Amino acid sequence: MSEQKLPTRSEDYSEWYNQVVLRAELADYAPVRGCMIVRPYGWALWENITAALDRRFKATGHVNAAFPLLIPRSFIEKEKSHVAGFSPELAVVTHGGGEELEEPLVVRPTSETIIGYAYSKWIQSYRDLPVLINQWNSVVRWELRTKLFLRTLEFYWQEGHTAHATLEEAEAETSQMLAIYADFAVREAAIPVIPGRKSISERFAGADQTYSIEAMMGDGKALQSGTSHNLGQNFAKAFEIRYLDRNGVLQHCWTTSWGLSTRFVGAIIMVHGDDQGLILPPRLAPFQLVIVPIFKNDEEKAAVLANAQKVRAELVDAGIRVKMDEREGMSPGFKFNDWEMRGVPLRLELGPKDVAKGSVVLARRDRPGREGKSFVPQAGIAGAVAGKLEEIQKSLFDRALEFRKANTAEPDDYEEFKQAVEKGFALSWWCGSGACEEKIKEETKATMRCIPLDQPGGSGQCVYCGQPAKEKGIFARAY
RNA sequence: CGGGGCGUAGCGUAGCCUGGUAGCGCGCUUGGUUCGGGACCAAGAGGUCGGAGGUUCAAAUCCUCUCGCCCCGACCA
Repeated sequence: MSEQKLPTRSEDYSEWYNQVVLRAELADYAPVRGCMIVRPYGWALWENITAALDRRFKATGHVNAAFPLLIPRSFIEKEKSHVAGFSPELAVVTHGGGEELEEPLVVRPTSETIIGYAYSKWIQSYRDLPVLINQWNSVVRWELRTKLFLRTLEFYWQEGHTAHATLEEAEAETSQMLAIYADFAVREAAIPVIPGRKSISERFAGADQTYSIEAMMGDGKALQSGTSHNLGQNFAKAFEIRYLDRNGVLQHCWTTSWGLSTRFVGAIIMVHGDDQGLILPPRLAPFQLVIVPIFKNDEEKAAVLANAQKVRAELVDAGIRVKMDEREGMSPGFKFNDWEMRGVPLRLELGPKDVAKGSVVLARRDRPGREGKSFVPQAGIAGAVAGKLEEIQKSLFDRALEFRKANTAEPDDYEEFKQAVEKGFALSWWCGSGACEEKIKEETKATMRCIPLDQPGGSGQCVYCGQPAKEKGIFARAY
C-alpha cells in the first residue's frame, strides 16, 4: 500500500515485477537470500492454482501422498545424470542432534529418488501398476540467482510420480499431464502456452524425454511454466523398481514425473499485469470482486452498508469470491487504486445514488478508466457479475495471445532470427543438433525453448547451419 | 564468481564531493473536517546513518577492511 507510482512495465520490467509482487502483498523477501515469505494474498492465489490442478489430477485417477524432506545423499547419486544435474544446487545437512551425521542428507531438490525407493518396495506385480501419485510440497535448489516466485531457493510445487508397465503407457501419461497443464494454463490462468518437447540439452536430469509448456511474458521472454518427463527405465533401474509381468518375467517399470510450481504465479503477474499493477484472471483470483461502499455521513453509511451487505450475500450465494472493503478513514479513490494494484478483476462501487436507483457500478480491472465502467441494476446482479467475470477471463486470454502472436516471428534467415529473439519468439527450422543450439545461445542469448507438438508440417533448412530440418523449434530468451 | 548500482525511521529518499545540532515525503498515533478516482489541517511517536577498525577536538560525511541487498552474465522450474 503505497502512493508511489509503479515503475512502468515497458521501461523497467524487472523493477516493475518486483514492485508488483511487493506492493500487491503477494510476498516479501525472507532473511535468507533467495527465499521468500509468501503472504496470505499470494498464498490464496497459489491455493486456487493448486485446487484447479488437483481437480484435474483426481479426475485422471491420481492420488496424493507425502514423502520425506530429507534424502540420503547416496540416493541422489544412484542415477548418474540426475546427480550430475543436481549436485551443484544441493543443500546438504551434515549435522543432526548435535553430531556429525555418518551419511549427509540432502534437502530434496525433487523427489524422484526417495519415491523410487518407495516404489521399489510397493511394486511387485503388473497388478500393482500403474502407480499414480502426486505430492504437494516444497523443494530446495541452491540457485545462484533468484527472483521472487520465478526462481526462489525454496519453492512450492506439486510433483507427480508414476510407474507403468510399458513405455507406451508412460509416454501416454507424460502426454496426458502435459495436456492437463496446458488446459489449466489456458482455461484457469488465461495464459496461452505452447506445449512442446525439450531439446536434449534442456532435458530434466535423468529423463529420456522432457516436455514443457512455454509462455511469453510481457517483455517477450519465455517462461517454462510446467514440465512433464518420461523417465524411461532410468530410475527404475537405479532403484530396482521391478514387477513380474503376466508371463512371470521380471521387468523394470517405466516411470514419469511432472511438476508445476509457484513460478506459475510469476507467469500470471508477467503475462497479465500492467502499469497499475497486478491483473488476476477471475478463475484464480482470491477475490473476484471487491465491493467499495461510498458514503459521506452516518446516515448514508447505514443505508449503503445495509444495501451492500444484501448485494454481497447474493453474490456469495452465487459462489463468487467477494471482498467487502469496509476499511475506515480511506477515501474510495484510495481503495480503487489499492485493489487495482492487487489485481482484483472486478470492482463494485455502491454509494447513495446507487441505493436510490437500485443499481451498482461495475468497473473492470482489465479496462482502465471510464471504458471499463458500467451501471448495472441490482436485480439479477449475480448473473451480471458472473457474465463480466467470464468476459474478463476471455479478454485476458485474447489479449495475451494477441501479444504473443505480435511478438512471434517465423524467420528462415539467421539475421531475421537474431532480430526476432531480441523482442520475442522465433519459430524456426532447426536441424536438431546441439551444436547449432549452443552457437545460437552464444550469439543471441536465445535458447531452444521447445519443439512445439503442433508442427507446421513439411521440412526446411536449419536457421543456423542450413542443413535439412524436419521440425521447427521455438527460440527465445528465457527466465 | 565476473561487471554495475546501493545500504540513513516501517517504506522511499536528501545530506557525503568541501567533517561541526540527521532532514524531507509516505505510512503510523491522536483530534477535527472530508469521502463517486490515490483528501486536508493541527499536534505527536519513531534513528546503533549495514558492521568493525582507523584519521580527527569532532565522522552519515575522509581512509581501510568486512557484511548484506538489487540489477546484468554464468546455473536453473
